[in-house]
Amino acid sequence: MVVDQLSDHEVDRLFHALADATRRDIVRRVMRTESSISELARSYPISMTAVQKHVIVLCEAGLIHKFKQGREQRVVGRVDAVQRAQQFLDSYEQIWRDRLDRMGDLLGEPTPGGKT
Amino acid sequence: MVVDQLSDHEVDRLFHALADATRRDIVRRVMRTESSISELARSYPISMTAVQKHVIVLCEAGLIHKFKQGREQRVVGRVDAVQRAQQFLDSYEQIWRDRLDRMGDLLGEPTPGGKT
DNA sequence: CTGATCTACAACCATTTGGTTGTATTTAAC
DNA sequence: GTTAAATACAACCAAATGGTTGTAGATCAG
Repeated sequence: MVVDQLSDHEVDRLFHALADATRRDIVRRVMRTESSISELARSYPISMTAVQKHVIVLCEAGLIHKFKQGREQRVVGRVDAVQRAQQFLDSYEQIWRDRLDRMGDLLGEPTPGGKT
Repeated sequence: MVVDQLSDHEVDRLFHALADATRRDIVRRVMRTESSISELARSYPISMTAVQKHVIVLCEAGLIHKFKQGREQRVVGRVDAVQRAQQFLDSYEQIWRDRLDRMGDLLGEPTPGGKT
């Protein structure tokens, strides 16, 4: 199920990009509807430069894709980055489940939900 | 499926806590095995104070639970915070799927995987 | 061509972050 | 009762973050 392994630094950037409400809102918006930077900027009480910087952070994290169209910079969401983050969190859940299994083993129980 | 709604600030803290490799490693470790702060500190090339601060950040994000045991501060992972993060990312994936559905509608296709 | 719009980028600033060292407190061990 | 260990916490520091303003370059409309 693991499609791709991310480096520590890539995971840093991914979660850091998600750790800001404005950036999360931008991701939600462009996941729904492709948009330009100035269109985005009109929605937030901050300067266009600030929005631009958020877009750069999101782009470096792989959460969005930018492409030039005339004088506009179009921005669109990338669901694959979200899925990579999910896979990453899945591995944490798995560690937890493994721990429960080991605790079950210690009690001599026949691991209820275990595969095998 | 949504168990709990998190405030912007809570989501900020959750993802910010995950945006650091040392903190992620601590979460992985205590998800596997409960541990004390000084035990953790021995694993990293940073001071115990630095580890303590990471533990505080993780605790405020809900990713770990601390409790005193004698002179030790025991730390254990909390899988429910990971699951809340997953639910959050699920909603992003859903937005993407809704977009695909809408694009399908525009083409007059009978939404292949759509429920109904 | 001119003007308006969209973007890019440099420079600056306050705050937060991730680290340090040093000191004090609690608790276990002898 | 000392001593050693584990933690707590204050004070400090450099770098990163999230914002600003100002200036300059493309590009579209009339």
